[in-house]
Amino acid sequence: MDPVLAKGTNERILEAALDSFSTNGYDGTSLDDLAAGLGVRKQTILYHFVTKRGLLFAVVDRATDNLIEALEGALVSGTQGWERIEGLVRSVFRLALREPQMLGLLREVSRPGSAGSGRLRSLMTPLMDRAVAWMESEMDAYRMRRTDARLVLLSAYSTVVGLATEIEVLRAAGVEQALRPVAVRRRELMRFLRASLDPSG
Amino acid sequence: MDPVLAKGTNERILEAALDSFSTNGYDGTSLDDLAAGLGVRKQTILYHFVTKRGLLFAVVDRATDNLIEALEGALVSGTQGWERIEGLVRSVFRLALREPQMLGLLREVSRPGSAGSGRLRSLMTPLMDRAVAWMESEMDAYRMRRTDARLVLLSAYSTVVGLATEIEVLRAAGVEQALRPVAVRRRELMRFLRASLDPSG
DNA sequence: CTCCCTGTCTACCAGATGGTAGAGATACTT
DNA sequence: AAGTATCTCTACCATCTGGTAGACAGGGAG
Repeated sequence: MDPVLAKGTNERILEAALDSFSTNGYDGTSLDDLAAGLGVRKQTILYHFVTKRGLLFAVVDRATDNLIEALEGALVSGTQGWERIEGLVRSVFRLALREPQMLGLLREVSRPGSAGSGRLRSLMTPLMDRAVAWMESEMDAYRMRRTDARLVLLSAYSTVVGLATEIEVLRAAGVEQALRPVAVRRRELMRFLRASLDPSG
Repeated sequence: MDPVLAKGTNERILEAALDSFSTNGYDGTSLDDLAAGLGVRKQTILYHFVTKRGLLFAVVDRATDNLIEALEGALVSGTQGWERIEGLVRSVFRLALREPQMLGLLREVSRPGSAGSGRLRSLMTPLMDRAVAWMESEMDAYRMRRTDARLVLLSAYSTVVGLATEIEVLRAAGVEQALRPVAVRRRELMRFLRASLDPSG
């Protein structure tokens, strides 16, 4: 296998699956179609991921890794207080704009009836717990207004996931550049977070 | 058929379908399961709605009717200016809280790859056009700040659809009462609309 | 050369799914 | 009483789906 040209079948399958899951949904994606789009047989996919569910899990895992990576990237800058939150929000929105399929996947897999909701939950729980713990320590130190940290985070999460619908609806309405509306949404989220968390408010 | 006890098979099918489409998605809903849940055979469903897609369309139509009814209800009060917008937003949120499945359906059918996206679009377009026309006339009369009305409406729409995810995620996180977060979200939307549209801003 | 591991393929299958054909029942109309 | 429209049923089917079994090719190791 040419290491430059060929991305490796594994990687190519993951990318195509993310694409299809996010727009057609899990149930709306057939392994045969997916394989055909890749110029490969369905059994090749099953060789790499054993079951369709296994493929979904792999895609969700990869997306979560990307998210965590983006968050970590925003943390190394070592900012503190409000700037830190601002940096995190920015990095998440940047990721969302660069890979909108991730939003579609999140939406698909956030639905309670979804095949991947359990997986997502088990991946997100530690992330969420860590964030809540940090926020509560900030509250204890009076650097953050005391509120229900989990509720604020969940609200922020659903705002980000809602971006998927927003971008798609804008596209459907003929708005080519979704960049400005997304920026508006980011500002709104910032305002909300500031209003909820800023101790000087 | 007892006119009091029996809601009519047609109606019962529509309700069950709305429920299933909104939580399991269109592809995740099988006519056999739907029928079994109603104590009826699949062919009964097909008799009333001809095809599965026909059933989806009927459900979407009904949901849109509900939405329009709620909006009309807010309009008869004859309020003007900002109060009018406030009334509209309130009525939509009231509807969303009373029938959360409608949000799930909207989300399902807003997805570009969805079987019902075309239907939704053809139903929403006239509604949207009407609203845009009204807003622009308000702008002409300097009762509303001049902005891209369509963009503002689409943003509001995606906020409402995002409620579906928010409520579900809250439930999954163990937050029983989603009422308060939803009220927060409504207030945020109001603030956004006021900031975008209030001419005295 | 032989063995084995990796990856892709062909062949096949059991079950589920949306949909068709048509019978039987009930009730309203003539 | 006879005919007709409405509604639900049984029986059946073609297709699609995820998944299994196993052949075949290539490459590295002994």
